[in-house]
Amino acid sequence: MKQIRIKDIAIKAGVSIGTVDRVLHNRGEVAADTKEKVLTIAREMHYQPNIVAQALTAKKQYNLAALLPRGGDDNVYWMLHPQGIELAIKELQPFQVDVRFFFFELHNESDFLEKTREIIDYNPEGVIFAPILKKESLKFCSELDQLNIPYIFIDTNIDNTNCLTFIGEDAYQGGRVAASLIDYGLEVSRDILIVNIAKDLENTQHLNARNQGFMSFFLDAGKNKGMKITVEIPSAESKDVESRMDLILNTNPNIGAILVSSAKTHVIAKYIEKRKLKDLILIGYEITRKNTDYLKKGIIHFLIGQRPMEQSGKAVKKMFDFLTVKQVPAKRDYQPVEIINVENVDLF
Amino acid sequence: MKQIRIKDIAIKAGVSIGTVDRVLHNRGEVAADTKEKVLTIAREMHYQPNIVAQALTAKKQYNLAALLPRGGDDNVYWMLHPQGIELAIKELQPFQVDVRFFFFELHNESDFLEKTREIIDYNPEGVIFAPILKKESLKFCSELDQLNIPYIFIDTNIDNTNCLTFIGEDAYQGGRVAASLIDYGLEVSRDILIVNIAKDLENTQHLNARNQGFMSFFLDAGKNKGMKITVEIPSAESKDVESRMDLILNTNPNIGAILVSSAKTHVIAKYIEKRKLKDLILIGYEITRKNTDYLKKGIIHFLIGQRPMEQSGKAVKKMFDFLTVKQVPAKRDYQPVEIINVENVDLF
DNA sequence: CTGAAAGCGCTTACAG
DNA sequence: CTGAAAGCGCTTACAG
Repeated sequence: MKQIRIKDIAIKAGVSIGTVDRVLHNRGEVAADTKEKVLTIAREMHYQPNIVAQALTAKKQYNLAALLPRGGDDNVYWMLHPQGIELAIKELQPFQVDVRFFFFELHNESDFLEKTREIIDYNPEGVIFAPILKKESLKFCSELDQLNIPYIFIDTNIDNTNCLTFIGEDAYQGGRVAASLIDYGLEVSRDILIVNIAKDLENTQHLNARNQGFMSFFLDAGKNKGMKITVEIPSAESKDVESRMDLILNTNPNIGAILVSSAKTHVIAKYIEKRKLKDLILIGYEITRKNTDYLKKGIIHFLIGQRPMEQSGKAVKKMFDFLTVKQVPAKRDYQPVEIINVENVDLF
Repeated sequence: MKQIRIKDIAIKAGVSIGTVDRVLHNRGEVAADTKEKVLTIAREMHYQPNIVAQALTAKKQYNLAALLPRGGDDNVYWMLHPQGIELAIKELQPFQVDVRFFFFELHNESDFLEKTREIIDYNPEGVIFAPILKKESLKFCSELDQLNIPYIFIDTNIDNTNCLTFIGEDAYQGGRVAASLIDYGLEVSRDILIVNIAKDLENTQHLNARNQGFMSFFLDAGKNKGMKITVEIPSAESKDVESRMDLILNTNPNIGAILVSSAKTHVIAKYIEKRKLKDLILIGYEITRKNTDYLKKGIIHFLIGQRPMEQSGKAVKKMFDFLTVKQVPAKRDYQPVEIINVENVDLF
């Protein structure tokens, strides 16, 4: 099937291409019945604008906004998202797509709200954001809905919103993957410790889902028969970690494997290194520098990771496809759960 | 920096844009000194054609050829490559890129040669191919070199050719990954069996590299102290497999893990299922349907895989970038080695 | 409210 | 050997 041009519509409707364009872009100044006729014909002919021609006229700039937690050396995961976005923009090169980043401090609600206000002021054609703070995010969603600005969730999902799509991990399944790796490597009778670090607890949704997935594996598939002990460590500070871990491990000498439910795995790795503990399997999440360092030292055995750059890159492309040709993506797009150990980490 | 147009070059050179275009595309009919001048200026100004405008004129079709082994139900890996290529083409949508596929029967040299001849006749602007048959591939390379047709290797690499780039797995590292997974899950004293299935031996390069990587892991990192027994099974036929495996396992009752160095892992899985063998770790390569079926049955523990669709997609994009803006890619592009088990397989 | 024209950067005949 | 013009499909003023 050949490309339908606005000219084709114009001919069929008996109007000029200028009029068709005005209708298609809702630029007003068109008689109601003309508009009607043009729209009908456009639909009938399945008109799709030629984005190359659009790009060439080049006046059309797509301004996107990205609202993400501020990354940093201690938070590489959120550093990678902007990079993925930039890369995707670059690949969309000839099309004038621009992203303005709005970074908020994690767990700072008022900062988050302020940034949402800035975004509303900026009035982008689309928003990509991580709805980590649920209540505030819902408010933002309804504001965007009102303004008819489409938005895509990355990293975290909130159900029952009008988000275009969610792109991120299946945390429950991520928990199961961790469980399967421990189950495979650990003696059947040894106990397993699950560590939730409180500093990550804002991340509640993910951590809960991972914990649940982890447990579910042993209920329906695991061969390990040992105890599953769950603890929460109040902070990632060395002394807190050490005192708490010392107590737990002394009380439970049969522990053979530790799962850390978050990216703070390196904190426990550091503890294990300091105490010179041997024969302890350690598994955690996210391929960050601090974690991979311990992976290479042999203290962390597996990391379960995402590809944040790919995720946010996908978000950009899906937003672009939606804005240009109204392509509506699937409501959820779970990303592969990557199993990383010392032998394949460098290929990522 | 603003985009440089042929018009800018034309003005600076004191010629018309038509002449600039003729020079840039080597369409002849230009005085030697004019040509010289234009080229110099183009270089000085770092001229890059606007591919959107190029695409809009649309007359320029890029015809690529892909020379791959014929895929099939029993060879899903090679089914996925064409799909990845098609997908990439689709993403390049508005640019007129077309691929003609030429499939050859694996290990059929004369068929391969015939297909290379067909490609030469077709005279594409670029070729993507899997140089599995070394001698014949080298011949093809030199023919392409002569015709100045760029080519990209996928899956298999041959050193010292003028290929634009190689995209594929690091088979050596893939061997190490397999080793690390066995080492992690197997008791220190148990023996390990490495099975090379002869039917895959055309694939010699990969299998060798995997075997070497596998062994190297135990030399410098593994804790397993058991024997490493390597065998070659002459065919993938059930009776050959069974007689050979029966003999080996009876003679070596201490074997606790089996690595199959190729995608034929399911053949050994089938054997294990039939003999109802328990507590045997089985690891192999490639995420094919037959393999994942046994993964889900719990008989295969891990599969080490690539993402063939991504690989060949990359090949298309790199070829396109080279053809359009002369972007020369890195000489090798190793793809991530994926670790797959029953818990993350469905997310791929 | 509507149409005709110019232009985005490049390519392709065509005229000289 | 070289230039001027038309056209790709769309958008943006401008004229009516």
